[in-house]
Amino acid sequence: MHIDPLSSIPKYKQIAAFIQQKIDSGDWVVYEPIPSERELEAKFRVSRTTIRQALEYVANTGLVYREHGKGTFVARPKEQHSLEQLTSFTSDMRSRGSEPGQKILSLTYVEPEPKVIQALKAENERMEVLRIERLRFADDEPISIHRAFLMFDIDIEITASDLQVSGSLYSLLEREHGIVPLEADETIEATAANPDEAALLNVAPGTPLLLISRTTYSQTRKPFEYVEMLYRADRYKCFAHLSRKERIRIVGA
Amino acid sequence: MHIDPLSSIPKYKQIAAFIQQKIDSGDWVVYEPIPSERELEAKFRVSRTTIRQALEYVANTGLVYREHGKGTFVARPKEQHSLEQLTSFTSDMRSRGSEPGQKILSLTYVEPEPKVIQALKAENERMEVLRIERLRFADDEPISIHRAFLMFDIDIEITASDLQVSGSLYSLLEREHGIVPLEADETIEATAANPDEAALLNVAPGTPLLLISRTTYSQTRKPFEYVEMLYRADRYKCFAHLSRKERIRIVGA
DNA sequence: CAGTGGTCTAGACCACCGG
DNA sequence: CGGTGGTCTAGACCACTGT
Repeated sequence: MHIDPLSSIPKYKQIAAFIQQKIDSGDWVVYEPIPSERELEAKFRVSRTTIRQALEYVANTGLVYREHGKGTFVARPKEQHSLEQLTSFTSDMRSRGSEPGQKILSLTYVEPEPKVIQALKAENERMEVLRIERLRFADDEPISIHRAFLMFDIDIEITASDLQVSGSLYSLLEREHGIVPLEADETIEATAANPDEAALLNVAPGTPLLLISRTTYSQTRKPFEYVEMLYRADRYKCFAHLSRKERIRIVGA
Repeated sequence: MHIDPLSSIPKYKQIAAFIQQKIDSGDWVVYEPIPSERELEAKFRVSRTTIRQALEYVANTGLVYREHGKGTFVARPKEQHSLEQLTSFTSDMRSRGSEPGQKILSLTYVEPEPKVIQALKAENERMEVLRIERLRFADDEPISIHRAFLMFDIDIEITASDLQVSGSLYSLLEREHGIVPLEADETIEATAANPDEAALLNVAPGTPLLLISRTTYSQTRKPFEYVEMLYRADRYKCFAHLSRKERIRIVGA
């Protein structure tokens, strides 16, 4: 197993991929040390800096952890984490093993409510935003209602048929208009289904729902979407991985 | 502004702290570039590697972002993120601006249910775990019910009065027994209050609640706690920050 | 083109851990 | 003590961005 020094992929990424593959395949087992930095340095014939860069990369994904003076160890396998990772409904459902579907309930231009203006940090007040309401399915069962408000710097036409064909709004935006959802802030809360929502989701009114409100940022770091997603609590939950983080403070002066 | 080369704090952390302070104080403003790597190199009289280490450190906290060929920029201020950051109820409430309180409902040793055994990855079947049930308050209003199951390799005595005095279970474990909660996995879902829970939380039965189930890992990477936390939905929500992450794949062979 | 961040080298010394 | 990861240097060349 060697790396290709002529590849356009940097060496540290090739080495990181090698390490990931060793762990995924089970060659290197959980809680056991992987080869030391000096061993990997010799194996791949690169400098130790490059090895450390690769190890840091893999450690950031949580696949390995490092202990000073002891070694680098394979971490326990992670739960799939839908939180932290920004994805579309479509790929979220696929990764959960369900087939996504949708029914577009409405697609109109509206004057935004204050809540939406605030989330999108919209400056111009007399601006119209695109409002898309969709019922979403997992394996042909209704699972969620999405109410999205979209605002773009440039003029963008999105029609119901475009969206129906594409399936995923994020794919459509990226492929056709070069808008890449890069980051998002979410709040997660519990709420009760009102009669309209209950009818759409095929549950009794008052049933608990998971309400996820997301503000999405593109590669220009500007918010372009505010969306409220109402999920049936019996069919959807979120996963998160938490860790302690230090924050550096300046001591004296 | 200089750094102390003799300090036990590494240079890159001192430089990272300097950068954070510049941003916190508003000297460097959002979306504007900060000094380039070469400028910082000259300013602090360190190698570029050290500067890059500091910048990477700050970038990982999300305070700045980097754009190839353009520069390093101050990111928009982040929402406080209670998710990702593992904290105790006590410090979580304080960071939300409320005064935490608790009432210990029960503290007993029990034989764990299968769900708990699985979460704690308990090997020995005839093991007893410590079960602590608490009602938790924010500003003297009930906000949450915590049902925790604790299992330790070593023998640990925890009494109700210890816990009552300390306030925070995590502080008690860390200070008295050297057990540091380092990481955790959580699932977040919505549920309805049953009559008992409703009475404790002072809401109507059937009211939506946020159910957070956490498995907590100590510094030995072994799970030591499984806890279910039921929050009043009208007084508590979670925050999360999502971003796209690439996962390296090995191409051919 | 000049300036930015991205990758990489071949060393060095230190701090920590275990036997 | 030898082996581990942690910090640091003083360079080099490349890839990307703007003018």
